[in-house]
Amino acid sequence: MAEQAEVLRRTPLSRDRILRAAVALADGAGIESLSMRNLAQDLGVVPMALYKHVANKDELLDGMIDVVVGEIAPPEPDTDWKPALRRRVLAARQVMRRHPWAPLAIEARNMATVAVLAYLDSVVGTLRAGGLSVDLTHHVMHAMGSRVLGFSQELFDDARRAGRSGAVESGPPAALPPEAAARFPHLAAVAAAASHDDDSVVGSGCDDQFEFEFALDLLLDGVERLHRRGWTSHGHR
Amino acid sequence: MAEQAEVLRRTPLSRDRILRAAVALADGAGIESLSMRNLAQDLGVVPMALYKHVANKDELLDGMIDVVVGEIAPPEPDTDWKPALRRRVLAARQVMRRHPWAPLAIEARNMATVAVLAYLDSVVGTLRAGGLSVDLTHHVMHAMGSRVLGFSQELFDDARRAGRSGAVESGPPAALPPEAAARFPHLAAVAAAASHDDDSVVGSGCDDQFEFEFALDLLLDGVERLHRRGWTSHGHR
DNA sequence: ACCTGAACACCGTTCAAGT
DNA sequence: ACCTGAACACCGTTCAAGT
Repeated sequence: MAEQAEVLRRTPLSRDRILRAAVALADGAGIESLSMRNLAQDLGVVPMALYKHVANKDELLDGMIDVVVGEIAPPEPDTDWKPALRRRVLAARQVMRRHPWAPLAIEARNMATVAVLAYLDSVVGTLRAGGLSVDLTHHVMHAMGSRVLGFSQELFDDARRAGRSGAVESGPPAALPPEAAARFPHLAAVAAAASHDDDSVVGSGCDDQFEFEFALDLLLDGVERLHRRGWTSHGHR
Repeated sequence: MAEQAEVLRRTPLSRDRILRAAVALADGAGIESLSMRNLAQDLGVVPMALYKHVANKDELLDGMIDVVVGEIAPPEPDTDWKPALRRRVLAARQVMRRHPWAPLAIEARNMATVAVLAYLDSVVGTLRAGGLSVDLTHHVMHAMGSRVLGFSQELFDDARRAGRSGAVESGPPAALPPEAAARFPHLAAVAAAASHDDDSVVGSGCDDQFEFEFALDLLLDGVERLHRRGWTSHGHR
């Protein structure tokens, strides 16, 4: 009876269930709360039990990264590489916003996981199908860097902020604190302009989405121009 | 006598000495070896003694970041903003190559330290002096992102690899392992092209410096074009 | 054969007891 | 008044002892 309840309570505990629980824990409580012990407790299991399904914590993180990257929507068949890539990167960005811990985790793990490779392969496929040379494609992938995965990698990224839960804890300062403003006048002027720049979003600092697309389009436009000119690296170095 | 030797052995232990020792430890043994306990041992001191000079480990990391960012050479007076910024970013990159742990540490700490603010302020100053509007300058800073600090943020960054000591431990694979090559044909083709692309550096994968400058110039050229056209964000959104 | 409690070797940090 | 050893509350992971 008590034994039967026990059996029911603990569902088989597959690797998949562990990974989903780990992602949920990191999403909800922050990546710094993700320990083998906490995760085991969330699953109603002794910590040691996890090691039957993941070799160690690093492999757990790799698995979590695969789960997240796997959420990025597949590319829609599109004739034009530029809007296709643009859409894909913005889709990746939406996924990363749902899992604010993911960018740093991916960078820290150096992203050699299977899901990441599959994603990158598909992006390369889009560029090649669009007529870009292998050479140019290679440089473009480097130029995009982690931006291709939707990272904003901005200087003051509130989303990435050691974030407890998904909630925005405190409004970004928008303008620098007065003490800092005096020491760094140029920075203060730019920050101040940003905060009352757009009338749409009041006092929210600045429009992250706009900034992301600004940078993305700057890169994509540059690539398109090089492509139209038949750019080759051999001619340059 | 023994007491006198003791006194001589342990130099006063200032905050500055702690920070320099911490940077040296991270450079030499990798950031994962940086613990309060290891650092104290390197300084011939009990761990608790460190807390007299730094409040906690996070403040220690902030101090280390300030040391590293402080190493970036000040801007040479230059009439033209574009080559000035280009040189500065490449100088920052050299510094980051000396301290491979720094980019990830800066991203993890969200870079609100004094030295980082001072650096950014100076970069903004360069752009403003070059005639860029506050508006455009703001967007440019976002578009550059952490690249302005010399981060390569590349997809497979060997330098950032959890690096034990400064030495290159194993040559990068350049081409993907055969198993992966079969699964990810597009990626494999690009990787293969990269490895025998340049004749200068044999088998070293690809030229990181070239890729960095490629991306940097793509951004700078785009910015210059916008600036010449008198670009304003109000006209676009 | 399988599972797991206790243990090991670490952390960052506190605090009261020593000088 | 100052310094610091022992201790606290954690880690990831091992391993032998239990079923």
